Amino acid sequence: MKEYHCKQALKAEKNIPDDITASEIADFLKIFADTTRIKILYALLDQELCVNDISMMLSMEQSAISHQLRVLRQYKLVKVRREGKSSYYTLNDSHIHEILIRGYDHIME
Amino acid sequence: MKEYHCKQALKAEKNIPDDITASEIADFLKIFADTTRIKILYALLDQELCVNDISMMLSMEQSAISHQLRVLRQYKLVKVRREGKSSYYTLNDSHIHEILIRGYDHIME
DNA sequence: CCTTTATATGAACAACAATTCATATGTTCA
DNA sequence: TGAACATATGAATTGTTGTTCATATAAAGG
Repeated sequence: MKEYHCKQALKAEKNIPDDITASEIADFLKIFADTTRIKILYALLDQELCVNDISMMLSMEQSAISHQLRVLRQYKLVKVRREGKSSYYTLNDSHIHEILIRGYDHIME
Repeated sequence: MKEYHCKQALKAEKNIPDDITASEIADFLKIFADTTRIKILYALLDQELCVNDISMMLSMEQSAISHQLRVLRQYKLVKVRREGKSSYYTLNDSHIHEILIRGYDHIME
């Protein structure tokens, strides 16, 4: 059996998350790792919006927006309220804002 | 020209980042949105490691690790030190640790 | 020098994810 | 009830990304 080159590798091993945990982290961050979803989330920071209005302000097809909102819904980042013909989306959680700001800060340094 | 359905859409518009900014944020978060890179970053949290040892502890081919380290290098998340035949990688920045922990926390709630 | 060891990299392939198109569901109002 | 509108969703398509394979570069030791 092969050996590590350096002894500190034995310590490092212990910090590595198992496959399931690593996937959970990666999958969670993957939600934010898309231009369209980033824009949608920023649009929802201060107020609820209906699908039509999001579609208009991003100049994207309603279908594309609905698909992305579904992803955000699945991961519980947004919640929906139905009223008449429209669906109104809002952010679900204050963590989201924080994470977005931090990603932004790092880039702007 | 079409109109928004709801007046708050006019406010929401202003929060949306432009294409370039949105891509920067998305691209930055995309680095963390991969199981292999997550594992590598966690392995590097407390000590430097050479490519061989990372490859061994993740049970992945050296080539795959080198490719991912290149991505991490390009985005300045890790830095390299060459010594003899080996390359030793370390984290470049304390933001990284924080971001990883936050991603983790959110999931564990 | 020539071999071995360590790492890097280009190209090909496979898996995945985002958008579009077509259509379905559901609501309002005439 | 039927037309118009708002949203949701499945299938097909296209673009992107991670891994592998083969090979290149580079250092050390015999």
